[in-house]
Amino acid sequence: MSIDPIKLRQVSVFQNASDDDLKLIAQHSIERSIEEGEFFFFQGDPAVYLYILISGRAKLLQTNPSGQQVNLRTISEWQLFGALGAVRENATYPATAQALEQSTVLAVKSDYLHELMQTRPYLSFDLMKLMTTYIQEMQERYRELATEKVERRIARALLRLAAQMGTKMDNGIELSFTRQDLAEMSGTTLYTVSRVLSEWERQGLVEAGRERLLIRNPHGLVSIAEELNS
Amino acid sequence: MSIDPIKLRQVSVFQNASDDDLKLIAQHSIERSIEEGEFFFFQGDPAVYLYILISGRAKLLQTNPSGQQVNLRTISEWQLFGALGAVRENATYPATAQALEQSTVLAVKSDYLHELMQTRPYLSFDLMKLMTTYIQEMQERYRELATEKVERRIARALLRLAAQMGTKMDNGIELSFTRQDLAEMSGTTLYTVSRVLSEWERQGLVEAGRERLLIRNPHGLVSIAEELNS
DNA sequence: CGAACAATTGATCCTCATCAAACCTTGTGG
DNA sequence: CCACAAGGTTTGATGAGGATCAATTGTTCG
Repeated sequence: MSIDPIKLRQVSVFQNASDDDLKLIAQHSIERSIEEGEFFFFQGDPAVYLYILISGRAKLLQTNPSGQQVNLRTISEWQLFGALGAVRENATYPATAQALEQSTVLAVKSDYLHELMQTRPYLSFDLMKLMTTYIQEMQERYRELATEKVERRIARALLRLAAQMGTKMDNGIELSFTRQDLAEMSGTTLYTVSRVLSEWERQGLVEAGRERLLIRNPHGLVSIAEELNS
Repeated sequence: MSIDPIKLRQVSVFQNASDDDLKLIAQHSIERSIEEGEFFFFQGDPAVYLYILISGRAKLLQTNPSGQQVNLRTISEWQLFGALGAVRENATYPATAQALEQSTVLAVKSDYLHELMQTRPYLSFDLMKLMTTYIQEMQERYRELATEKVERRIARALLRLAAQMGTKMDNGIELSFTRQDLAEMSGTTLYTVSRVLSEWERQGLVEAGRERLLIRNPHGLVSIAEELNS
């Protein structure tokens, strides 16, 4: 245990934890370092550990039988993932987790958190809150995918990304990912993403580069995302 | 309170509740009867009550700004819905709930369940389990929508329905819903559903009628749903 | 019987996926 | 420091898969 337990309070699920509890959790966790592109776990693996991302970036994804990927969620620092195993016995991960950059995580035995939750109602509660936000987000994205056109979905994906991991510059919001990533997030192909971004660049909404994107006019994106027409 | 509290144990979230707790819950609930097509609540309403469906059928849906509907979930007897408010303060329902038939529900004040959960760890736990199944199902459906072709999505929607609310006949599994319903469940249009079902009928997989469908060959559907090709 | 609603089917069109080829950017090693 | 390889990106051409529109045909129920 080399991490300062107090830092764990940044994890939303632990926000109401006592210092002692944080220390306990830290003591029962292992630090693990992972290279870019490597996997934390695969869909179907037994959910023995849950992870807290300490540094780096990761994504949760699903693969269909023929290998196509779907991006479920991007994980940034101090977010928790793979927590399902703490709730259900003998659970398996319902998705695959992959590092987008070289990252370090804290791995906590699902069993241990499960046990802890028995006597810490606040823990179950905060975990439930987190789950409700997932449910809501997934429902929203599902509806988007079912009813909205690509351009709008890409706009929304960008806005979500900007809110979650964008770094504010003086001339806009900077993001870092590939066209492929964005395609997987909005349920389309990298070609379509590229075309749409090019068009937006022509309109001065964004500035595109290799593995980066600058949102010059967030408000413009919002209006694409929300516009009633079409 | 006119319902037998013990019956509440059929609700998955209450499976581990004591008889006394069930009685408490029943005492704090109101029975409400709703006609076909009426609404229990709308997306955006304050989530004051959570509901337990006692009889009938209902669906959870979302509507996009231009009025298109998406079916998130079908609710059958003894299932709980609208439970989000018990977890988050001042929450609003993230979806709309509509009765598919004339139905009766038990309405429980979210606050009350929230309070009860503070001292009943098993309750939070079982509710969390339920939430994890939603998350998984939504993730799965999201991936389906993003990567699978319509025919397969319709097959899956049918299989899910069959598992959840199909009535077994000697010559197959009987379901009852409109093409529109099925379209909203699989993210397509009633026209496409109609075409696909007609084709399947030609192949002897199903037997279609007005607001009903008989699955003659479930295994055939499974193979459409799982087939690797395409 | 007629009205209302569900379902079918054909014709058409549009959005996007797919394939192919070229182009850019970045980092590496000679 | 340049050349080259690898991987990301762009753009055009093409076509398929479904959505949409329109017209017709069931089915149910008052």
